[in-house]
Amino acid sequence: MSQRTTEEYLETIGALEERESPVSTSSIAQSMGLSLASVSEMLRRLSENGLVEHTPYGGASLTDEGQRRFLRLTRRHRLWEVFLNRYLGIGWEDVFHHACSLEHATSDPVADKLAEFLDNPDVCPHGSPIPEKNLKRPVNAGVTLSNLEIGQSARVLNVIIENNSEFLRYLTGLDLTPGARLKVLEKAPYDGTLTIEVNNVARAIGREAASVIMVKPL
Amino acid sequence: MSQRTTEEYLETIGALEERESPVSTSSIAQSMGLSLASVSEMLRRLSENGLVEHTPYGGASLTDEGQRRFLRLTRRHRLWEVFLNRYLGIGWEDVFHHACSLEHATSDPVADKLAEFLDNPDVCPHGSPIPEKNLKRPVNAGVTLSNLEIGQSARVLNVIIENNSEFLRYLTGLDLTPGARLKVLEKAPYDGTLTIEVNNVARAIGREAASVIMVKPL
DNA sequence: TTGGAAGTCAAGGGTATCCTAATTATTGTA
DNA sequence: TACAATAATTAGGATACCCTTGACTTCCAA
Repeated sequence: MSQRTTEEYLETIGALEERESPVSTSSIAQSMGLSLASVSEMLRRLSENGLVEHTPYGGASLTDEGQRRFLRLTRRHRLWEVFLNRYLGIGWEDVFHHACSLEHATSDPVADKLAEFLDNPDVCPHGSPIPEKNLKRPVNAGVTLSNLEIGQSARVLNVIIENNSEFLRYLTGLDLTPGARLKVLEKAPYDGTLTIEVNNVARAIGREAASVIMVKPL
Repeated sequence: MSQRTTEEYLETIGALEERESPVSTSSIAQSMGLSLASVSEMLRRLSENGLVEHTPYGGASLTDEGQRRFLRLTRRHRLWEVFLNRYLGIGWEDVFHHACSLEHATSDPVADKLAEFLDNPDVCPHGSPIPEKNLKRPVNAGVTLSNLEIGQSARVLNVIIENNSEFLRYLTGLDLTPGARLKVLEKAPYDGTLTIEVNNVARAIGREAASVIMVKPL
């Protein structure tokens, strides 16, 4: 198994596990754009290598070792995002894509020194937590924007869809970037569309979108 | 052909072409640790793709397109070396290795912004020229240290063996890093071992080593 | 001009990854 | 509770890259 392929699988499984655990074979296949058969076979191999817990017909989850490797990758990915954003001036909308390849090409010493150079940031440009060097799984505090009630105020913590430039650009247009303060003005009864106030401007945002924005109620 | 494999070949051929052009199949095979047969087959494919000029039994050289791709890789490699050295504090002895993987993972916008961030450096930590954005082949001014005559003074321009940490550490121990000033005190008749003065200290250096150090006579 | 070195080609393997198609397990529901 | 629909797995191929070995061709230098 190539290092690279293994890492792609670990990342996919790790990410999916945030919402579904164990992760089904088909979720992985869909997310990676591969056939069910390929994933099934690969899960067997990852399982043999001790990175994934796989019970046939029962889905997959990361072992401790798999988890560690996943968090190490996430750490690298987000550190690069910070670098690309802060020093190279690449927008938060685009950093994900560029960091994707860099993370696999980063040796341990480089990752450590990079963290130090960046002054050990604890969130990426999308506001998501950067795993610490000890590779403990960071907790994702906050609730989704779609869960707020009318009248509640909140601050945007992070946006969990980090790889969709177009969507992130849309959010930039709404001033809904990490750190932004908002207040819920209205909540449509049928589809849950929100009217919120950001920077004293009223804006509408659909429930789908609101459900991938994590906020901290104030 | 995978992108990565192609790039490895282009880099190897490009580097060898500095001293031997066209490059023989066996040089490539030896340098990459592959069999003659594999290289022979791969050259045919690279040739089909228009990256390499390959006449059977006549060796290989890069086409204009191959050259451009080679220089783009070299540019990325050396830009990363500068970053790793200057900002992450990784010694010139070790940057090569770390930059090797990064160069293949760098998108065009990142490379451009990185160059800008670094203030468009024109040499890497080993003193070798960084190809400019227009991808013209840089000229390697200077002569080898082994070519100097007794009594001549010079400044170290660059060391052309960049991937041998141990050797570079040895040079650091001799204070023979890019920019260092030296003077040839003696030249042994049989094997060409040099005695040179660096920082007012006399040091011996073999001809092999002296032939990979480029200097500019003063 | 000829023998050895260098290079090529062909055959036969090995590994890794992916596919489609066929098969088997699980599950929701009538 | 049985059986279709769905999910997952296995089987069988395809491709890409690399290897070795051995036969052969080309080149060069003594």
